[in-house]
Amino acid sequence: MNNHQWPVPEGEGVISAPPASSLRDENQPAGEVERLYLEIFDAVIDQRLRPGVKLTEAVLCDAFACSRGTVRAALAQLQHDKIVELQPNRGAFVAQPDIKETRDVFEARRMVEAAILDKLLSLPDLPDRLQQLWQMVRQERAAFERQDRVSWIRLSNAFHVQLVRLAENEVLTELMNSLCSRTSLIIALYDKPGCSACSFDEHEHILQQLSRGDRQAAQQAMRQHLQDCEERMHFADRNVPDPWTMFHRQL
Amino acid sequence: MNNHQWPVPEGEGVISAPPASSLRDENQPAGEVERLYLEIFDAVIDQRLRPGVKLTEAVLCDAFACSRGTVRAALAQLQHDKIVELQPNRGAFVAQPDIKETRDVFEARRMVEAAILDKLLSLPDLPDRLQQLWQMVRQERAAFERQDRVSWIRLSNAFHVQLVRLAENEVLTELMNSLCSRTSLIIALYDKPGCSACSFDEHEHILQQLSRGDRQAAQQAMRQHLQDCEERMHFADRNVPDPWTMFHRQL
DNA sequence: TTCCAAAATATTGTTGACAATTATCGACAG
DNA sequence: CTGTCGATAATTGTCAACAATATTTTGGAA
Repeated sequence: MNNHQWPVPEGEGVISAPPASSLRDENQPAGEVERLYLEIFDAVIDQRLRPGVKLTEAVLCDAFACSRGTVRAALAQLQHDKIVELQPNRGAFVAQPDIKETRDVFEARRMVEAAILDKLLSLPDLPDRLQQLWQMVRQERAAFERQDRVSWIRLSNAFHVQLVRLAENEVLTELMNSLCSRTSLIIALYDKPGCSACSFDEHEHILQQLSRGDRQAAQQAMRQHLQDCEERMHFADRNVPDPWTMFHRQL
Repeated sequence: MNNHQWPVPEGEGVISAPPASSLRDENQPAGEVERLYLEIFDAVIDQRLRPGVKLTEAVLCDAFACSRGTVRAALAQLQHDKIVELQPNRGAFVAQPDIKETRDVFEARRMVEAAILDKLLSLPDLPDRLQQLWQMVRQERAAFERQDRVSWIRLSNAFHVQLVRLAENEVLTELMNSLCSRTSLIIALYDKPGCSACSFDEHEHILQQLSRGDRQAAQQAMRQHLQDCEERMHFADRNVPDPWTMFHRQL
């Protein structure tokens, strides 16, 4: 399937020159598909959309007041992020990561997040930057105590993303975003509802070790935290989504 | 923009149940958009498509004999991978990573690839698995000596991807694929044409340290290799793409 | 009742057309 | 010669309709 020719400039090379620089206006609408993408992405992170749910194009069109073309573009991107699965001629479903993917995601997280702690400890003003994370852990605890599951899940993921964000590396930040969303799917599928998937105690412990500047202990705490989270998954009885609650925003 | 409701099952919950399991046929067409995606992805990796080139939808339709909807879906995915930039109402351009992105990509690669070496060294049959990489380095040298630039670039990227693939972690493999494609764009933009961006000598050196089982030395070699590659970039005079050669497959 | 086949329904894949926006070219004043 | 303005052309964003495929329902026989 590689037997074609890239188009050759017709005539005497009249194809337009590339743009001098990106002059994108950040305040602009930024595209309908991006909006849809983020909407569905957040719904999956928050576990309002559970794994296996069918995302019918017409329903999404109706819900977000846009055309099917927009929906299809957004779904294509979500598929590429492994958040939805696109089955030909059958439709889009919220992805259901299997055991292998679970292992891979957590292994990747252990590698990346431990490496990031290493970099964070080289920052001179790390204690200042950690302030917002202490704040975040307090919010986690509060959300947990008032049994606000959605806020708690969101904060639990946000903790890891914000920690990575301190490294001021957009590539790593986006990677962590992607890994957290996939982790959310995994937890939704395999975590016992009663169990706390990502405890704020452990987050607190990581922050303590970071504040002390103890590299070994901080990395060990992070690895253990992720390890514990992975081991809390039960693959025997997966949480099959309930057709009645599916598609129902449990705000 | 969050003030809508997820659709509620109408009537008495008649929305179809989720699929029991994925029964995707791997030999099937796998989608037109995936084909287009890979075609453009490879063209960027091989530097047949240079940064800044405008990807007109109609031209791509014509070139790959598909509809604009397909093209738009593929471009949306490529945008999300930071391989093309989609400017509203202006069109799609092959991305032009800036200095910040260059720093972030290489930093991420140093972290991830060093961490992966750590895991590889724990494999009992590592020497066996390294065989194919030795072979690959030989091919790199051969391609370089016969001045086959496209093959050489492709093999140079493939070395890193294959190395990661030994860890048998699909998440990390896909990540490395993405990072390599972005690196290709960076090299196309900022590397002096004469300089060798990714020398096979250094690849060989990494393999040597791995074979010896020297963790410290192997990681140091990898970090140094990526550091050297990054430092070879000159941001002063970027290689602005030539409108005449753009879009012309230099097979 | 249970099973199987076929029609009916619903959903996806694809195409084409039209509106909105942007880029290009030429005329013309400074 | 340079720069601005306006008309034309090209390109993108969006939508609606149709064909292809999958799912559900219906009907009938064992």
